[in-house]
Amino acid sequence: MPDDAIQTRSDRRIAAVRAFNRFYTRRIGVVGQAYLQSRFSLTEVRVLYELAYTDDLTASQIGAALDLDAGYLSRMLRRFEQDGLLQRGPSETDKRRNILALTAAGRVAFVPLEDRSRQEIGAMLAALPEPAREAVVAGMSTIARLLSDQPSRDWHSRHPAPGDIGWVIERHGALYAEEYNFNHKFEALVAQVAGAFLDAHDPNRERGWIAERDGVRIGSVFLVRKTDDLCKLRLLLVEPSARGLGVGKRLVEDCIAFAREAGYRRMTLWTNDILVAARGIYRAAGFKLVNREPHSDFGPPMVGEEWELDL
Amino acid sequence: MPDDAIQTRSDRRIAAVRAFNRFYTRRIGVVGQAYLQSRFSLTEVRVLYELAYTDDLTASQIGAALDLDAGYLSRMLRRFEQDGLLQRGPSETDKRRNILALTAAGRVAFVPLEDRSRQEIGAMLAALPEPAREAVVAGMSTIARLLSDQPSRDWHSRHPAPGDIGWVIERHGALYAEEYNFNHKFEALVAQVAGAFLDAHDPNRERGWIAERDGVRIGSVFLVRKTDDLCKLRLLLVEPSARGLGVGKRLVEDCIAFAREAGYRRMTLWTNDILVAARGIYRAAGFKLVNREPHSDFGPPMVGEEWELDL
DNA sequence: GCCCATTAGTTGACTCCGTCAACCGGATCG
DNA sequence: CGATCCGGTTGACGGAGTCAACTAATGGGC
Repeated sequence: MPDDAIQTRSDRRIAAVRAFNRFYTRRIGVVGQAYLQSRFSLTEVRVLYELAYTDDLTASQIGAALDLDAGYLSRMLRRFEQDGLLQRGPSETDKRRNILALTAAGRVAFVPLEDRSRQEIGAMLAALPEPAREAVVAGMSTIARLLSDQPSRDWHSRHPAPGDIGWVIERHGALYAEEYNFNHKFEALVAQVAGAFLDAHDPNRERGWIAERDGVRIGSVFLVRKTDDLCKLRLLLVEPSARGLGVGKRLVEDCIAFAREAGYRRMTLWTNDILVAARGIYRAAGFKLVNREPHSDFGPPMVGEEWELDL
Repeated sequence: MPDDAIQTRSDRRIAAVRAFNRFYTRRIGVVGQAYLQSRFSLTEVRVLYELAYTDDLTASQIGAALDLDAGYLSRMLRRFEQDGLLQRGPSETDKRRNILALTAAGRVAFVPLEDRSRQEIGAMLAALPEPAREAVVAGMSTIARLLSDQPSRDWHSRHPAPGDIGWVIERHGALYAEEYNFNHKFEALVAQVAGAFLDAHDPNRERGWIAERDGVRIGSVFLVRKTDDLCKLRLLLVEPSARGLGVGKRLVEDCIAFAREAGYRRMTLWTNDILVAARGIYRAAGFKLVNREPHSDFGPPMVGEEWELDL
């Protein structure tokens, strides 16, 4: 892909996000004003929300979570206390801190706010046709999950589901083009390999793994049969964003374990000298380099390598 | 579905939207503060944005669009004028109104704000893995489109880039599995067809199109050669979220136009009776059904159909 | 053509949200 | 045990945003 094409796609995406920000600040302005009919300001409502849904809070925790000025917050909390909405108890471990908790009256005062907010959003959703309703909610969940600051380091692998093989092809094509300037021949080769696997494979002797985190695919590996004794590891991929979690290592290990169980005696694989990270994984797993052959099948010149492992 | 189940599903959705609102107000608090390094307040920036992107604005239009107090806005605009950022000209049709326009200096002052905002969002997106990036943008576009009063209908088509062929395979596999319960054989067939196109095609007589909206892929179609006179339309796909925009119709039209230009005499295609929307598009484009044959190649029984068009 | 309600915009007065800086006492660390 | 940091409080202040009263122009109804 030419550089300017990549650039304009990125630009279009940035523009779409900015448009969304403008749209949503406006939309929230119109919709999210349940608090207006109450005696609380927007910030007060946010603080009440924190108080209502978190136990053993301290003032500084709220301040950090909502990015509020300590002085402003201090006065607000005192007002809440004077109004009988809030109890402050001393912390046992630190006499500077106060443990904050809503009183029964505080919870009662918060209920209508919640109700109104729920009603407003319910009305907004109800105005949409059903598929749009689902799409909006799904989109919001996706965005919140993907943009949240600490995406979990938890991941797992599973067998390919519909669409996964296409994803493997797509990511091989896009990633190797971007990082190593591979041409379309590479994506075509991957399509042929992955398509053949999908078309027919013996589930007892051949298998694919898709690594997933937070419902987002982050890697793949496949094991295919060459002869009764010899199998081949193919299509190892780890998304750049997921590197460093040991995903590649674990995928290869799973692959080897399955190959042993399936009764193979040797495993082979083909890679290229420029794929440094992958080579490291193979070497660590015990593979030995058995053959090297320069080629330019994918555009830039490189050295194809055959590695083998006795199982 | 029992009533209480509907209720709880609706409740879960409302909860998800509220969670998103909280998340996003926080996130905007962290991210969207490009204006902090400037001499403008958030509201001033929003007004500047309106001024920069809309011609022949009046104060009351801005007030209505951004829900601002007229007095507040009046003072803000006078300040802009005093600072040389804004010109107010009398309206020809209504002597009460002023036509507002940024001066050259106003545009210059607005540029760094835009740049900073774009940079911030670019950095936010860059921190994500590529598929997540697309998913976030897709989600935002979906939400903005579905919740806005007049959905954005802008899209364009382009030639396939690295990864696109894989995407075509993935979406065929996932979508047809979900909507029609097709099995893996279908994705395998698509992989074979698309992979063959990618591996070798004459760019003068064969071509693929990817439809994109806001940097998110929403559809595809391919034209491949059968004989010198006969070509075949393949892999027509439109994402559910983009249906109703005429994407499929336009893709097929583009495809036919290219086929005529390339000198073909006839176009054929193969589809199935259950793909009602696609059949409608083909019929509207002038294709005639020439052959029907029941099969169960993809799991559920269906009737394969051959359509033809004289070019 | 005239009256009257409406609209575009201005101005004064005010509220109160949120910030900044100084400060205090308790906790922590070398 | 002193220096430093941290949680929280207080005073002072700016300015974002609101409310109401007002002018001037418009337009619809009769």
